[in-house]
Amino acid sequence: MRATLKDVAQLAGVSSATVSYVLNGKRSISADTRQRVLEAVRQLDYVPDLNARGLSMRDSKLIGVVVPQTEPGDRLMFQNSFYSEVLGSIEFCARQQGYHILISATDANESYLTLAKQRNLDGIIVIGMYPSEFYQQMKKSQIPIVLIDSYCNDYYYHNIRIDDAYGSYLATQHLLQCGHRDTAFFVGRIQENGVMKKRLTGYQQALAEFGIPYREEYVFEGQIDYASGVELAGRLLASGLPATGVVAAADILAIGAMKGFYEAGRRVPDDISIVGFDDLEISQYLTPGLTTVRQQISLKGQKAVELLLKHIAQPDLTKQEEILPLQLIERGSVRRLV
Amino acid sequence: MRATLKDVAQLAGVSSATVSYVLNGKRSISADTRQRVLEAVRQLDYVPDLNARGLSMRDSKLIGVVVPQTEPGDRLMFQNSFYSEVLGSIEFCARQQGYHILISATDANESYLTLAKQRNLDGIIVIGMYPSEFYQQMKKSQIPIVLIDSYCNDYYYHNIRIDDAYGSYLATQHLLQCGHRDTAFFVGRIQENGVMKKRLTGYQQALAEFGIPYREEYVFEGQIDYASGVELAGRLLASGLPATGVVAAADILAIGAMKGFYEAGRRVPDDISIVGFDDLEISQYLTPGLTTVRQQISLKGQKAVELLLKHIAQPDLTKQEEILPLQLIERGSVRRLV
DNA sequence: AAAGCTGATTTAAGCGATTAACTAACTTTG
DNA sequence: CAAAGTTAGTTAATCGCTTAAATCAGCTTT
Repeated sequence: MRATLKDVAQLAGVSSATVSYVLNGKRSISADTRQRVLEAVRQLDYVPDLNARGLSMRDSKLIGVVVPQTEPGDRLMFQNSFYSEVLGSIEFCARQQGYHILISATDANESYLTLAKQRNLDGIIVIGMYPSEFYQQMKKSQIPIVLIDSYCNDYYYHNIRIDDAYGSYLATQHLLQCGHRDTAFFVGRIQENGVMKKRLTGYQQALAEFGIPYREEYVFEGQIDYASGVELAGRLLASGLPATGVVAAADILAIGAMKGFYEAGRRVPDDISIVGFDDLEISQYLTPGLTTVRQQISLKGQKAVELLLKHIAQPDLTKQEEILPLQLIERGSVRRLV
Repeated sequence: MRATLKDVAQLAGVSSATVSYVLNGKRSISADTRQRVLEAVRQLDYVPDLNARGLSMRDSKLIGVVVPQTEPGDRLMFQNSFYSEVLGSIEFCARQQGYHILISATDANESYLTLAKQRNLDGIIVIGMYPSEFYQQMKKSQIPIVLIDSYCNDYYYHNIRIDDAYGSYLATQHLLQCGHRDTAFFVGRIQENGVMKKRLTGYQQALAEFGIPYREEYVFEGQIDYASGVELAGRLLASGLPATGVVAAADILAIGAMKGFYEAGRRVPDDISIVGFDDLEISQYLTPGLTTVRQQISLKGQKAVELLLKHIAQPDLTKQEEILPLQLIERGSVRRLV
């Protein structure tokens, strides 16, 4: 059926070791033999079996990408275009280097390790999860791991992230500079040491800097999806709080919120201003365009792959942390009051 | 380092065959031995190596998902949330059945085959590509393949799709029923036997049914991305054609077009009506909500996985084609003229 | 002319699993 | 009670590849 090394060897009239040497060039081979082998490879359409190779080489040229699955059965992470953009760039960069990616959504922490063992993964990229006690096991396993968007103090894990606090500081600052004083904060589930928590602190810092007291009732916590954005907008309006501006901790929330406000008869930015966070591709195509804090999403994926491959090539690499730049993008969702 | 079958066997004081039998239950094993083996597995945190297993079982529990890469270096397919939604449901369903998915964007047709051989894939799902001459090679390789959104007459390939022509027929019909007579059609690159071509014919059919002559200058061809939608809106306006409605062959195009119209000072739906196609998650959160033809995107992924696994289990399965339902979803982007 | 090099190729072991075939100790059963 | 069947376990081959070590022919050397 499928041609194997042995088939090629037979056709070329050499041993299979010779074929292997021709293919990976680790021995000198006479021009004549090389010719015959390559011709046989061509004739049989031979492609090496990477799993078999991996078995003897003890690698797999496979990197695992783990994305969070908040609840069992939950597929949202793929629908959040933030993830798909990161995934896209990871796939692209990995493929350039001869790696394939194996994507798995998962909740139980331990299953990363299981996956890694099952598939002999050369490395793992974990997107947006917080290291828990189970991570200890991963350390034992020695497998290179790069975290994206995780705040992890552990010296073992590499980290590619942005300065989340600074990002929402920028967003909030912008709103304040435009003259807004009553600003609400829409945020996903706040977890200790999580991205959302950091973004909240950035909001608080900006308020403090402008001498505005932080009031907890202006913080609306939901999930990172459109529906939650709509709902938070409703809750803000229902609260009767006199907010003129909203800082959303994610574009997805901001977009949902815009919809929520419109449905309640409020105009953006006329009645209420919104600043997002992420700069998803869609954000510039909304009406009004969403003013937001841009992070270079696909750069995140690229850097993660680079770092992971570097660690794979150099197993004693110590923890690296890279913090990517942010930038406020002004579009039409904020009204200047001054 | 990693525990292997042999390690477990040693610790349990049995042969490795016994461990294997305990683990996959293909032989009767005494309660006592089973106990000892399981305990050893637990102690060593043993997880079987699926690649090694695959080598002897001649399978891999891996299914490949191939998405189109229009141009080299192009990562758009991941940013198109249609793809990510399909991917998400494929991943989910596959994982339920103990399969992992290997995602690869690729242009060269032949490389699917290479991928399949390299990784010993148990099957392949191909999203949105047209079978070309290279597909002949795939047939020879005997690997189960399910196409999503492909019009392929070849009796070999399974197919999960929608009735694209009927979908845009629905969209157009709706516009016409609302009293629009001059309607433009925004479409991605039209290829013979491709999805976009079919959607065009649906548009034509609806016109014909309403006795409206089809005029080619009302068809605007671009690519499937937001920017292209914006551009097509611009081209329509520049053309001076008196269109009051637009049928977009994809929500992405419709969304871009809405933005384009707004920027040119036209209101949707007041000045111009738009109907989309796909019903992406974002579409309901726009303002106005996008009237569109809904296809059950994640059902597509699910059906594809089911069919693929069925074929894997039953290699002589003959070609199956499944056509999923469509439904017009009315929201706010169409104005009733009558 | 025997010994020593070289360079090209082969042999064979090993990677981590599965499994057909074999063995040994117990049960059946006619 | 001997022949046949069960049961529980082991041995060893195999999957497709890599690679250390062995082989071997052809060439210097001295």
